[in-house]
Amino acid sequence: MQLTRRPTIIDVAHKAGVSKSTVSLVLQNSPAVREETRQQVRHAMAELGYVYNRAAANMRMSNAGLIGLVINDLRNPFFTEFATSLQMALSDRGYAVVIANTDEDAQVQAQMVGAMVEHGVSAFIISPAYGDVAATFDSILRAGLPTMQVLRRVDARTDRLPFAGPDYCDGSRIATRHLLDRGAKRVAFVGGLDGRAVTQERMTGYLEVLGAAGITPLVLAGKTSRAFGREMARVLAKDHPDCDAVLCFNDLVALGMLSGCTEMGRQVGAGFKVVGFDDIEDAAEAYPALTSVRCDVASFGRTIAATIVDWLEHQIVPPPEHRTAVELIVRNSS
Amino acid sequence: MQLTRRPTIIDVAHKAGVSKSTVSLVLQNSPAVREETRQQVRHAMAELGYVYNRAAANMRMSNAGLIGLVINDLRNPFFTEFATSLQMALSDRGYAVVIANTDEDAQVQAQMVGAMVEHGVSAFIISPAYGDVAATFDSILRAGLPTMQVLRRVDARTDRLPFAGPDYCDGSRIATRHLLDRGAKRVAFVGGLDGRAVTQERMTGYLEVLGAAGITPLVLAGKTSRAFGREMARVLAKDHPDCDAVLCFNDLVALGMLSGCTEMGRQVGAGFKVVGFDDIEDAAEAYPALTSVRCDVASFGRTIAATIVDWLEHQIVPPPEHRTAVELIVRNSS
DNA sequence: CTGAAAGCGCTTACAG
DNA sequence: CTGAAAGCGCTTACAG
Repeated sequence: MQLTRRPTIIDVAHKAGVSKSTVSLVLQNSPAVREETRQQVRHAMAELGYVYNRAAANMRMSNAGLIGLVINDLRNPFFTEFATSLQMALSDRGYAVVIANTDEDAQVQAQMVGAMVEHGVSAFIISPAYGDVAATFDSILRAGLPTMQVLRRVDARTDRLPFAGPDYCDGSRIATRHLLDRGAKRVAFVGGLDGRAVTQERMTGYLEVLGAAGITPLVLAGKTSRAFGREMARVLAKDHPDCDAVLCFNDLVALGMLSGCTEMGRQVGAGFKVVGFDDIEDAAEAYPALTSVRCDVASFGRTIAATIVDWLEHQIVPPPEHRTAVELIVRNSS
Repeated sequence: MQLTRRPTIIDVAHKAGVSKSTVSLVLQNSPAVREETRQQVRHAMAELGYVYNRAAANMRMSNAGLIGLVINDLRNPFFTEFATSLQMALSDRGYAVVIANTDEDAQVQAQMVGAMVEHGVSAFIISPAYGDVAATFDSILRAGLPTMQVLRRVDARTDRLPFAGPDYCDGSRIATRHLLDRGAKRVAFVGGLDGRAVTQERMTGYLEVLGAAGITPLVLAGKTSRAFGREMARVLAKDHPDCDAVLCFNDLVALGMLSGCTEMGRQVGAGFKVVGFDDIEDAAEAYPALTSVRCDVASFGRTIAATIVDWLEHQIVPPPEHRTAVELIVRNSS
């Protein structure tokens, strides 16, 4: 298929009748090259079908233009939306993204990060798996690679592994207040792995607002899936008939609960209110349309792209912790 | 952060008291190195925190261990499930995946593929955007990189750009037959961009079975989103009251239609039947649970991983076209 | 404005 | 079994 080896700058130099240094300068758009020469070189490159070899260039320079993206659960739309937004924003800035899904497995994560380091990524964006992440981050720190924890703060060393994420705590505060404002008397919190950082944060605002209102909280922690939400719809109806509103850990749980309610013939909206978290794209399409805390993960992705590129190219180290604003999108489910 | 430059095989060689060739041989697990020497070298590597530099190695060898994955719509769970499955399978075989979402834009696709070639990917897996893909595939063919079209056959040169995908045509055949078997009298086909390859295939089996049964088809082509499905639920009820069953282009359309029906108070199941396509994870969680054509894209991802690695490592070129079996998963929506 | 030369970190014959 | 040397395709001072 490939009849001849790929042309190099030497081939281009020959064809254009210049030295290879000159070709290299053209490649870098150096102003030190006469316009006419530049034309000749570009022309020769086109004729030969020359393609730049970044790996070779990278051996002399530093920045390979490759960024490692490590995600705990790529099947969850929340993370997918983030990943695609980040990838596209980085591509605009000339970076390619090496991706890995760790499926919430810290071991897999350590292995994939190791492979990426060998592949010469220049920086990492990680939404870490819960669990023992020491191996993962130790090897990154040893390699001295700019790295951000996003969406979840799992490693405490945020001075060297800065964290950025939506203000989950505020989100649950707004959402809970909204439910009370709409007349809810007994609000449950459903879903989220018990004890995990994000669960804590998404529960804090809820507990805070209920506390202030003198209402006893009702927490049904568990998984973060549609199936769990569906199951809890039954449990709530059966074991907690007085509960008239639910703040779900995320939209998947909330959408599952919507399904469960439809299935049981329980009306959602005025009587029984459901609020989700994340505002993934499906939320607006559900019936009833789901009220949700918008984390705007697409714009978050663009922000992170800018942040990591600034770190890489201008040594601007991000603050240890950065929270982005969230807002409540009110729809028919509440 | 990085106090000293990364150690190289020379540093390791010094520390272990051998030549750098020996270190290189250890790295490749060559049997030509005495066990004792190997131990010393490994020990030195551990002490220095040596990490292998693939980019450097790749300059002498060929296979960089990087594979480019280009996807037309990563926000669609069908493609996400494929991408994650492929990534994880390739990682098991020692390959890293560079990913790009093209958002159905052929220009973006050409640009991202160009960037990946520069980054030295050794092969491509592409679910191509519809449109003018000549630029994309020409540059790949020029570079002589093993490349498969998956899920969609957009470029006709399948001898050099082999295609693999589920047997969509058979899927729609089975699904349509199922609807007729269940007593449907008037079956509509809803969704899918008119004229696109996958839409054609998913319609062929439908048209074929209806033709054989002497039933007039009813095709409402359009988008591939939940929103479109929801809208069509209304249109069907209003303009085609005799229509008692729908085969949807994909699960997103079908789930949208389920939402739309719930919204209008139209019962789905015995009376009005809905079947989706792809069997994404959400299908089973919907209410009513959605009958769908399972493409088993997760196992498809593993198959493709094996195929491309065989091509890369053993020059086993895949057949121009390969179709994987599909099956109908019957649930309550029909 | 352009050339000759060294070097990035590896692998690979080739001697020994 | 191990060393010395050349080379992968680039960039970068340094001369001219």
